[in-house]
Amino acid sequence: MNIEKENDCAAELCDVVQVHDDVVNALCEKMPNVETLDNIADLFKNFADLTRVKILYLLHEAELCVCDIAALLDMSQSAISHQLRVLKTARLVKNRRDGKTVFYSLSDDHIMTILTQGLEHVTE
Amino acid sequence: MNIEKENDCAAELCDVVQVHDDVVNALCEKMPNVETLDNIADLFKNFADLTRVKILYLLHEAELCVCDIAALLDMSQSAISHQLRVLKTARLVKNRRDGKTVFYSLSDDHIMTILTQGLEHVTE
DNA sequence: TAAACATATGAACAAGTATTCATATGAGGG
DNA sequence: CCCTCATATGAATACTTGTTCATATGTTTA
Repeated sequence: MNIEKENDCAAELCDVVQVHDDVVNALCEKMPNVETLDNIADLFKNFADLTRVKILYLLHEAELCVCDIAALLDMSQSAISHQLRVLKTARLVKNRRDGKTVFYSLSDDHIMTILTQGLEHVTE
Repeated sequence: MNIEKENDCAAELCDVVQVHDDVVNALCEKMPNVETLDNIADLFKNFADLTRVKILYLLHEAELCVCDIAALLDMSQSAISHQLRVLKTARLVKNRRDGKTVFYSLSDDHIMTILTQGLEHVTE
C-alpha cells in the first residue's frame, strides 16, 4: 500500500494496523497520481510568496508594466522582472510589448478564483 | 502610490506613466492590505510542497495516524511528523490521541476546496 | 548612430526549508 | 517497573529560492 509505486497499494502499515485494509485500498484508488499532485504543489508555489501575491492582485485590477509594478511595490525593477518570469513560466501571467514597454496581465480568471479562496480562508 | 505604505498611494511611477492616475488610485484602494496578502501567501506555502499535498489528500479520505501516512508515502516517521506539525500550526489539520496512537484529520472542508481548485487548474 | 529608457538575465549571496539522525516523551502491556 | 511501540523534537545538512548587482538586450528618439 504505497501510492509512490504507481498506486499499486502494497506498503505495510503499522503492526497495529490502525486502518482497515479495505479503507486503505480505497484510499490509493481515490488519490490522484503523484505527477498530478506534484503539479498541484508547483502551482501553489506561485502563490506562496508575498511579492508574487501582490503582483497577481495588482494585475487583477489592471494591465501593468514592469516599472509600474516595481514602483507600486517599492521594489527593484530586477526583482519584479525575475518574479514576473516565474509567473510567466507557470503561465499565470502573459505579456505584450508596446514599444519599449512590456505590459503584463493575468492569463485567465481561474487564477483569481484560487487567490480568492485563499483570501476567504484567512479572513474566516 | 505605494501599497506598502498603508495604502496611502503616493509612489511615483515610470516617467512615461503607462497607467493613468485614476486607475492607479483605484488600484490601491481595491488591494487587500499587506498583512492580509502576507497571510494568503503563508496559507499557500502549506500547499506548495508535494509531501504536504499528499498528506492532505490522504487525510481527506480518512483519519490516519502518523505511521500509516509514513508507510503510505514511503517516508520516515520523523519526516511525516515534522510536516504534520507544519500543517497543525497552520490549523489545516487537527489530531486526537487514542492510546499510543495519534490520529490526524483535516480541520475543515475549505482546505479541500482550495486543493480542488488547484487540481482543476493543473488538469485544465 | 548615439543616447536614453524599459526590460531581461546571469552570478552571487542570504534566507528559508525539507529531510535525516539521534534522542526524548508518552502510553500500554507484561 | 521495565520493555516496547507510536510520536515528537532538536540539531545538522542539503537543497531551494528571493533579492541584489552588474550587465545585456531591445526599442525609441534626437
